[in-house]
Amino acid sequence: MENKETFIKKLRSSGLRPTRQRIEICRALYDRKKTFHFTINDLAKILKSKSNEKISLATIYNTVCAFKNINYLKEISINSNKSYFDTNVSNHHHFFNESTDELIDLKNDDVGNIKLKKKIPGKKIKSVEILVKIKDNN
Amino acid sequence: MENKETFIKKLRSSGLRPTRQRIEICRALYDRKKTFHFTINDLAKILKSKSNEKISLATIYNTVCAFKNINYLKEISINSNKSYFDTNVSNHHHFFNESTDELIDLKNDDVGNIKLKKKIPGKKIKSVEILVKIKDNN
DNA sequence: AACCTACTTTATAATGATTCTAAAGTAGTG
DNA sequence: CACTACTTTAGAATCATTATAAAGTAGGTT
Repeated sequence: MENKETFIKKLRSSGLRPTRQRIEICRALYDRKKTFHFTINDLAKILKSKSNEKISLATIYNTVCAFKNINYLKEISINSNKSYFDTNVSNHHHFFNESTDELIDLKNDDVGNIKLKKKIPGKKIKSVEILVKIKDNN
Repeated sequence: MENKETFIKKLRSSGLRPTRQRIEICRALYDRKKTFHFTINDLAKILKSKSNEKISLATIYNTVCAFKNINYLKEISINSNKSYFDTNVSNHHHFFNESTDELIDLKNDDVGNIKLKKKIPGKKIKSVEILVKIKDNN
């Protein structure tokens, strides 16, 4: 359980002013025990119900994008019309449950070492991510 | 180089009527030597320039979606605002060049065996895909 | 060859996520 | 307290995609 001061320091150290809105968003994202997977819409709903402030959609977009840029959030690759984000910014992978549109973390250690035998000259690798799509058994 | 009759047979055998538009789209997609990665917009441009028919955007969307459903096309997971498709429908993986938004195939054999040590009870695995994001060296 | 019917195509409108705008508000510094 | 740059905001704009409903067509039937 992190507190307000921690969030303020984190924001400052990343060059973001600790505004009321950003602190509320930090609370919604990081004041929880498990890592959190969400869409902008999910986050907006949570903020509306749990917070007294009303935070505009534009601010939520701006803040999530800013958090992504300073590596507070990770964007996850799924072919969906919406963007998914993850509070777990470490290298790891995901299950995506197509029946419920939910994401589940798959730790690096839960996957054997990935050997890439092909290289692309003149390019550097930014990330290697596995997406395992799953569905309910019928 | 596949010809019109081949496309007509393929379409019929999948329960799709071989219309002028669908045959033109087949040509654009499959009458080429390498596998083809594209967005709807890419395909629309190609059809506009290479084909005499004018094919409406709605038809392109419908057809690409139909082709995906009958496994003529594969949709690829990238966090992009657009959907990417691949004429290579076999199990394989991708590089995504963030500098140019281009996809490059990564054959199954180019990746060591992927061992998933975590399982999700009550779910079956539909696909396991790796996305390697790359960037130009500075 | 005219006819029927279900499947297709099409232009256009509608939707939904995301981004832009420009005006009002606020944090941090002096 | 004043100033300035950074933020927030409501609402408009944009872009990909999907829905609508009217006109067109394939393929079988007489």
